[in-house]
Amino acid sequence: MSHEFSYTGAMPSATRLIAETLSGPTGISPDEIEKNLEIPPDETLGEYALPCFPFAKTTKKAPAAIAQEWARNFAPSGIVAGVKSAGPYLNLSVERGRFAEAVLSEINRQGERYGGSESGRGRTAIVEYASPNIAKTFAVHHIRSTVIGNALANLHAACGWKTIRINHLGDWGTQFGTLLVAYRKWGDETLLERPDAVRVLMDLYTRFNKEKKENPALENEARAAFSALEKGEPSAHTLWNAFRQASLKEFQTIFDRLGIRFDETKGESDCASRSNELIRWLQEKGLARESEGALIVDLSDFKMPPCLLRKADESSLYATRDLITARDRHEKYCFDRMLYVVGMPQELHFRQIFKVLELAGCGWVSNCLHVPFGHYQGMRTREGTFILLAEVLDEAAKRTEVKIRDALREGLVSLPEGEIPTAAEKVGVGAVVFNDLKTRRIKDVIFDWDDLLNFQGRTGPYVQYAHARISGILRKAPAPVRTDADASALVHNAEVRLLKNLADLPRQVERAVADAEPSYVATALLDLAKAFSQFYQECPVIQADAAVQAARLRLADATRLALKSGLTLLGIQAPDKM
RNA sequence: GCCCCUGUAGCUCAGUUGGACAGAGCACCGGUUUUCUAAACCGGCGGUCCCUGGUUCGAGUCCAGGCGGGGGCGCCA
Repeated sequence: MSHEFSYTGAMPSATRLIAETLSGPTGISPDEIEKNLEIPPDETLGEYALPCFPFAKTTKKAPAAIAQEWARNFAPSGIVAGVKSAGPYLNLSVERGRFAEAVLSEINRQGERYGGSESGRGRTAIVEYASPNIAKTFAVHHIRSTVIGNALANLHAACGWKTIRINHLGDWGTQFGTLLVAYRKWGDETLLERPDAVRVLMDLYTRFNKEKKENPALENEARAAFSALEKGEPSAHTLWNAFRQASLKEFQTIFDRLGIRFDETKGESDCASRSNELIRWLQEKGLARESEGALIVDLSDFKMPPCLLRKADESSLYATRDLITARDRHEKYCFDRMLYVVGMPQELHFRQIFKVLELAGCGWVSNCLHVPFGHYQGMRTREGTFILLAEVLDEAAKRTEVKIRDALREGLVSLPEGEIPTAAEKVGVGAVVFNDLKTRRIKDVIFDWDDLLNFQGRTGPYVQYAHARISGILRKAPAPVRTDADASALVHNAEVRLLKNLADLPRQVERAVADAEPSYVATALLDLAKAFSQFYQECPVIQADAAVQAARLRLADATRLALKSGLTLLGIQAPDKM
């Protein structure tokens, strides 16, 4: 994946202006300069820095000599107040007023959509995520695919991509043979009417697997039941459909709570009937062959185990169905990118099916991308069952409500009784969602109640809190925000730091899309919230003189918009009071 | 055995194409509120960046080989 930065906005961004200003005296293109522009480790060095290493080759001079020469030749101009060489670096300080105006006007232009771009315009992205298995409860670890996928879909959409969100249910396979046999042995019709139907179904499934150890013949019974289901046996199909409906109902309550929606909710069952068609296609390409009674694609030339297409009893497999689905989607959407937000353990599966499609001549498979993520560790209870996501969200909201009531009692916030549960839900759920997005997705997540429900430091509530504080300022301000307020009063170090963080958000959004990595945005929001908190501490807004007040109100409001935009991209709500 | 991921402070992590003395949060110690929400801010403590070689002017970052942790490997998904 390449990082592509696009600047199609009406007004050039602040870093663009800097790059253009530096371009003349250095003879380097603005694109090249902007790409290399970085933030020095120490603020006293300047606001931005240009490392001169990359230019050593073309100019055939030492980086330090280049920096010195450029520093000598540069006269302050426009947004750049001065430059200074420091070894191989060209450090530059901005003309603070112009810099502030450049950053703020861009935010004022985009409003709550700040951070987005047009870089994906005209392209279509499919994001497959969540994809729970039916007849299984929605446990805490299922949140990973769900929120990572949702954030990635949001991020693509914000960058102009046409985005298709797909929930690909695990609703087909031998496991449903298992469930059918278990239900017929130990279940009854009233079961499916119960509110906890899904949990009971899962218990049946677990019981079956336990008894299987004593009675291995059950295994074949389950396979036969699935085979019958796939061949269309009516009673099996009716039952299966009832399992499916009960599961979907339960999933929907979770999705509603997380603010997740899909353009398509289909399942593996949707395409199962067409496995013969797929197999014929692969046979025509000379890719499929019989092996030990099953039909496979041999991948030994690529150091992979074979891809199984059909079992000896003729029923389909996971790979068969994913191959059919991929072709369907390409035909239907002609996507430019398809992301499979599926856990790391399935890495081999995707390598296999991508290879099969490649061998079959589907060039578009190079646009398919497995987006893996690490697993939850330690979320089983002592009884060996999984912790439900709903329990975690409930607990988070409950603890948040306690904190809000504390703040209320201390007179820190005024919130009508009726709005307390709503705010608590937004913050509690936000904490859980943010916790899942704040580190690189490939990292395993250690499930720890204390960690998850600690809302101090680098957490979702920290970001939401900054947003709520700004809302508080705006409520109490004597005058409404003026987007035409003179920004030249914004010269305080804390203000410049905040502006730099604001200017960085679009770049991080772009990177997040390029690398399918939402954590870049989470990190940018944490840094932005931090910069705001420092500003809040050091720079009074309402107490300030009229000109400064107007400028700071504009800055605060821009920060609010950026925080709201960023949180929304991550699928998190931003309450005005908390 | 083979393949994939991972290894940075007591814990959890960040570290953009290799580049300025390796950063943050939590925990621990101390400070800040007659002022816009103390879910905050400031300071202190704390590191052979798993090990060994190599490439480079320069390696936490790239390459090779080890070691530790997680996951995967034909009729489950």
